[in-house]
Amino acid sequence: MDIDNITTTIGDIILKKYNIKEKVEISLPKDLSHGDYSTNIILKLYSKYKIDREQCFKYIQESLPQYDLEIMNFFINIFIKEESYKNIFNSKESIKKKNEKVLVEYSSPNIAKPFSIGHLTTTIIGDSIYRIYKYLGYNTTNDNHIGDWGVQFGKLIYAIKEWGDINTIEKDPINELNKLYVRFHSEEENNPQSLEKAKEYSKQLADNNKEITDYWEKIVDWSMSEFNKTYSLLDIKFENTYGESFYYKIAQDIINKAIKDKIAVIEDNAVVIYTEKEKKPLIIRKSDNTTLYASHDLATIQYRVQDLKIDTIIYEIGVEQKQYIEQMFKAAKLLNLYNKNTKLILISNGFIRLPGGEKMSTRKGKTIKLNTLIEEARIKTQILLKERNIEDPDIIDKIAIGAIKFNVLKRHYSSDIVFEWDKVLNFEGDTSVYIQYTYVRCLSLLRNITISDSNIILDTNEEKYLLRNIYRFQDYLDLAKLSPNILAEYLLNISRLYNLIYSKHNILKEENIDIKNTRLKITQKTMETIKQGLELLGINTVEKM
RNA sequence: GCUUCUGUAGCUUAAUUGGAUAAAGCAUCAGAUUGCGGAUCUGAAGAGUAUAGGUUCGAAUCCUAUCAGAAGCACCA
Repeated sequence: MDIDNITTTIGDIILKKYNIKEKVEISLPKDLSHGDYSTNIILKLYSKYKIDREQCFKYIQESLPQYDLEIMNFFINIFIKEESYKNIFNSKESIKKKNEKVLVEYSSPNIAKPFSIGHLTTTIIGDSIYRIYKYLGYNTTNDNHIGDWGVQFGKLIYAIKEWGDINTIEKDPINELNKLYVRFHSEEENNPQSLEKAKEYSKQLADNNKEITDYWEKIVDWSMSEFNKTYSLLDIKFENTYGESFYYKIAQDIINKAIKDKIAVIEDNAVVIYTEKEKKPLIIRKSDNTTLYASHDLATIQYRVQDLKIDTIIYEIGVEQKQYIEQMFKAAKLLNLYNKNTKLILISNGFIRLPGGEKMSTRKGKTIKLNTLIEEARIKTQILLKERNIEDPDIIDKIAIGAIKFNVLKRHYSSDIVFEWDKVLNFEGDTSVYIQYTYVRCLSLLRNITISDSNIILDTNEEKYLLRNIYRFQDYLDLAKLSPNILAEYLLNISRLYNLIYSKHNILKEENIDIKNTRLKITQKTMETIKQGLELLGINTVEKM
């Protein structure tokens, strides 16, 4: 990773020559005629301190002899020397281990609700963020903060007792539980006492009532075993699955301390924290003395910071919770639950809407289940592969699930997605299939070939562009660690460049042995980069398609 | 009503967080093929970023107003 070196070198020389501490920002131009790296530091220094721009450029140039520098419109364009990027064939870049401990919270489904396409964004983007951080050497872990506590269990237990049949439920747990949940909400309108009863059950759950706790355990087990099937299909593994139930006791301690320290006050029998003037306070204990999501989330911060010693917590969560989470962060600060070195990062992703822009709703039963989507994708993939005489179910899965994931990952996390079948299952253009296809092309070219040692000759610009992009892989990852769409775009770009080279030059028929071998090595390097990059998006490569 | 977010080619999205000529894919039109895998490649056409002001050497990005859409608004998560 060159950016770190360039940043500190320039920062140092400015401090030394001008006694100015200025943040140096290095960007990765996509247009390589602006260099492999570029910075506007001279413009910044000039507008603030009126330094001599030519002189400043000279200082910087002298401090970075391993690059070719030019100054244009007072941007400094930094070019990697050809001998440097030629070198990537020989050296394997090592990644420095970092002390920073990072936790990514994502997916976080509610127990007893079907895993719908609405969970796709947080699950897939969160997982990619986790993978990238880990790859970059951060001490990284992940946590599926499942919703396994609260009034919804009272409702479910009420519904099971009234209308449920254990045998029927066990055959198809989530669907049956969801039916019961939907029924509860439609009956609740006619029978207001049902909600009172449900709340009583959830209070009994917090009080460890044996019968109620047994129901709760069953419901959680049924759901988790179904969720785990989905996760294994999506190739997602969680190191931690604490869930809200883990935190309700810690939450009580936090609430008591908050009252004692006069940070929280009691209003209408509930315990609340005022985070800002003129804004509604955050409720951390309900008037029936039970805890709720806000108190669990506060307890979660405390546990992660104090017990797990996490430095950076990344929340991958839907926008509908954004304002609440920000308020909860403020309350956590008032309560001193984290210290100055802790970073709380909120990644709030957009909605997935049904065709026509309608919002999904579990209560009304208006959802598209993830399993349905995966099934459709498989069928489409199967048909296309059959034309090529491939029937391997493993290949079908890797392509189908890759396409589903990529469709989410190629967008910025905050953008809303209107779900349309033909767009999600489109296999042409900006898709994972295009990248996987490029990989297969490379693989197929190198099949039965051994690359002999020879000189590296980069004959054309497109080859240089491709190599220079591959050289910057880690720099791009650093940029992409909170926005995997940057990595997705990067991989598309690498693939486009390779396909251009492939179509322009017949590599195997090339007579100049050095040029031929260089192209084979480029092919090899492209393959490695694509495989690694896709892996960080949670997408697999295939050997044929 | 208050708070927050969004508005970029016909459509779906990018734009390294205030930088260089706003970048791709789909769709449209015109081309490449007995080829190392055409799920490919080349080219054309297509927006000056909802609107009107402002700040700045520089604005899709910041500020103000207006229009349109979405989300959140105390005991659900």
